[in-house]
Amino acid sequence: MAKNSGISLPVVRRLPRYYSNLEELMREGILRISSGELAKRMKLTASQIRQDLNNFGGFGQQGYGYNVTDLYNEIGHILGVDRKLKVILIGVGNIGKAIATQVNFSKRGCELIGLFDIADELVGQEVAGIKVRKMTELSDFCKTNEPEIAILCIPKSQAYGVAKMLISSGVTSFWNFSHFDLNVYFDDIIVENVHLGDSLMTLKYRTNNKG
Amino acid sequence: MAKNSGISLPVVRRLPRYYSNLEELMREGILRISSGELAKRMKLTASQIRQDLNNFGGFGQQGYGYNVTDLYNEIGHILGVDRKLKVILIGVGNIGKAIATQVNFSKRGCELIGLFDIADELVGQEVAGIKVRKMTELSDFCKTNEPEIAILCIPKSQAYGVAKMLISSGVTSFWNFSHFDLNVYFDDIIVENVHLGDSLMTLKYRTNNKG
DNA sequence: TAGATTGTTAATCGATTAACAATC
DNA sequence: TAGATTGTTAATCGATTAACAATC
Repeated sequence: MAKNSGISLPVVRRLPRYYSNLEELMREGILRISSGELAKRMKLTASQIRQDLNNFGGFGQQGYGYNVTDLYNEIGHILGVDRKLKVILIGVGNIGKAIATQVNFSKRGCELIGLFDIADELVGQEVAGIKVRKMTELSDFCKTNEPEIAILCIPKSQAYGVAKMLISSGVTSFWNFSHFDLNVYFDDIIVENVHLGDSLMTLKYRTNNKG
Repeated sequence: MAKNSGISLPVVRRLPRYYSNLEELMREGILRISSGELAKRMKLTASQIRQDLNNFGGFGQQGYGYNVTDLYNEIGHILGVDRKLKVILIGVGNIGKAIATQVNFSKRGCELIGLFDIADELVGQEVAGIKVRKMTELSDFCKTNEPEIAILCIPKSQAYGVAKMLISSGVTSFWNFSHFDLNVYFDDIIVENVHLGDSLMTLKYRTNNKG
């Protein structure tokens, strides 16, 4: 887990929430908001919001609060929605297909440029307007197109080999839907895990043990 | 966010990881493991592992470590894999379909008993061996079958209404794939959020700002 | 000017890590 | 018995919350 520019991970994880709440405020036509009001909407504390934002700069104004549109744009800039990163997706099964078609990549400053699968019956098909390629083309594709982010929607058993290859081709970041702990085996990569099974079990534990 | 039996959320979130790592150790035929060795495999500290486990009881033995199979069974029991909860899924779109077919519910102590969608062309179809029902049947279905957990794979705009209805029908827990903050509007429910867009943006920020 | 609300420093809280006596 | 490793208490670290002077 490489450290990121001194901003703590809990703060970084809240940035997208700020962004989408501000987008909503804009849609509602609200022009200014105080940390207190925003806190109420997001179930945070006013203190926390001011602390979070002041990691990046003083976006507010004493006695007034924050200009909604300005803050939205600032956070968008911090999140880099204006700076496109190239993304590839490996494993076009149920989850892979859903991710490819459902996630709005371009809205989030990403560009999905390639899909890969081992299954012959998938290769050549179009998903989300992109042709599925053979796994054997992956290495060359990376050398030519230099994607920064790879989405892994492959079984645990294949994750190590695929990740190793991608890392040696220059991929630094993984959106990991496989149930394999990349961080344990590779240093200096950035991993965002979406472990659905773990998430469900956590929910189940909390349900069984609710106070 | 209802508090759960005094165990902190970070600990609860690690339980599924312990569980799957122990499963792997069993497959490898390893009979005993020390907190130090397990820490290395999971990129945790030995201290943390011992602290975590001692929230639930003294499962180890001084000078020896932990019996892999026993610990696996203990954690399985803590996670309640032997106690089935009934689950319904609302919204059989790309993500919903992928969840229904891909997630191994029964292995995790869950039973998927109903699928619901508003789209006429989906109603009546079978997904993961379960017939998709009309949304209009949802309320009656809940009263009859009493599901504890609902999976929301619906648009943000519909989440409030659907959740409200489910809560009044006795559902307490939500696996929330919609981009709507249930916790802000409802108290005394348990929510596990999977916000894919936020996860991707977090990854992207960290990639742009890697040190 | 008076009121509101920020930016920022200080206090608190909780989680992780370290240390070590207990004990298998 | 000697060595290893736990269970548990104490120390540290980091994140959240509170307080308040600065200022719009």
